[in-house]
Amino acid sequence: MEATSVNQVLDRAEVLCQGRGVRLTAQRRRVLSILCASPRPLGAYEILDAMRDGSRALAPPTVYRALDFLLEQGLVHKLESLHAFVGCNHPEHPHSSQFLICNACGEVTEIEDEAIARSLRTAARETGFRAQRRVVEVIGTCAGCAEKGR
Amino acid sequence: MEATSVNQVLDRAEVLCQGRGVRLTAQRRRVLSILCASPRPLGAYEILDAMRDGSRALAPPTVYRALDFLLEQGLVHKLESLHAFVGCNHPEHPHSSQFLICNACGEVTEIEDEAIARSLRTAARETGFRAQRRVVEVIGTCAGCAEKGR
DNA sequence: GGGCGGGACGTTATATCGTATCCAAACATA
DNA sequence: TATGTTTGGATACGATATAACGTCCCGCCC
Repeated sequence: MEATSVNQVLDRAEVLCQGRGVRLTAQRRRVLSILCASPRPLGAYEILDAMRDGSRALAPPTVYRALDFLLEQGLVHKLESLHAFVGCNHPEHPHSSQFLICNACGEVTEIEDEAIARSLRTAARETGFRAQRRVVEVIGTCAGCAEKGR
Repeated sequence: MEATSVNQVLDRAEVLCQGRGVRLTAQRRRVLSILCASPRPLGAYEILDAMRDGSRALAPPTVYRALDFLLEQGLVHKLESLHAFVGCNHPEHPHSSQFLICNACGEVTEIEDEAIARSLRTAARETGFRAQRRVVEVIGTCAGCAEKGR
């Protein structure tokens, strides 16, 4: 993501948090900005590395706490199959999206497909299951990489 | 799963592997049987504990290798959101199923919902994505636990 | 049977991911 | 300023997963 775009995301996140009465502190903002600036998902320790500031190294709990907050606020998503995190494209409304993960180039596309969401709701309802969280990750090859025969 | 049923699964797995020209060795059989006998998903280290035999403790790679094989053969599934594994209900045909995971009682239900599968295929096709693996896990409360107000 | 090759397994060590705990600093509120 | 709450720093540890290397065993061919 380009710098301008990252700033837009941060500004929107700021507005969202103010509206919700929660604090987007410097650390949280920093983690969000690192994630949004990355073209690929990042592991917690990669974020940690990116946050190190001169010689001073932060400890894992710092990053995990910030991530917990950002996850709760829907500002980032966790990719369970990668043990990694991505910034969210559209944190405005609560949503449960799906991810297409290319294992050739590493790119991850977040989609919000109503047909998938609907079929998940239907399947859950049929068994009386009350869904709280949905993990939908499709691992494979993106169009670009498939074309290049990767 | 009851003993008879576990044996049935093992026997079917044996037949499947023979048909495919791969070997369901003693270790692999052991891991599969532990998983099938468990009412809940098990972590790799839980399997490891279950495999210890008198004083002799096995090392993690032993279990992970067996799990890799069983995953490849579609005899077990990995639940990414739990870092745990379950035996497969119907390994006969290649399939990609979905999981309903109750975080109250720990029970996991494997379903094979054609509507979900279809909507995933459609979404992937629209973006030219070639799917290799699908992770679909719904975390929430099962009917029984919801009823009891958990 | 003897030799060969490849797959499976044992073992050690280590990488990677995540959390419990305790205390200090920053902040909001009055 | 006093006070309670939220946030963050630091240490230690637990949980999950893999790299690397050597050995054994099995099937195959001669």
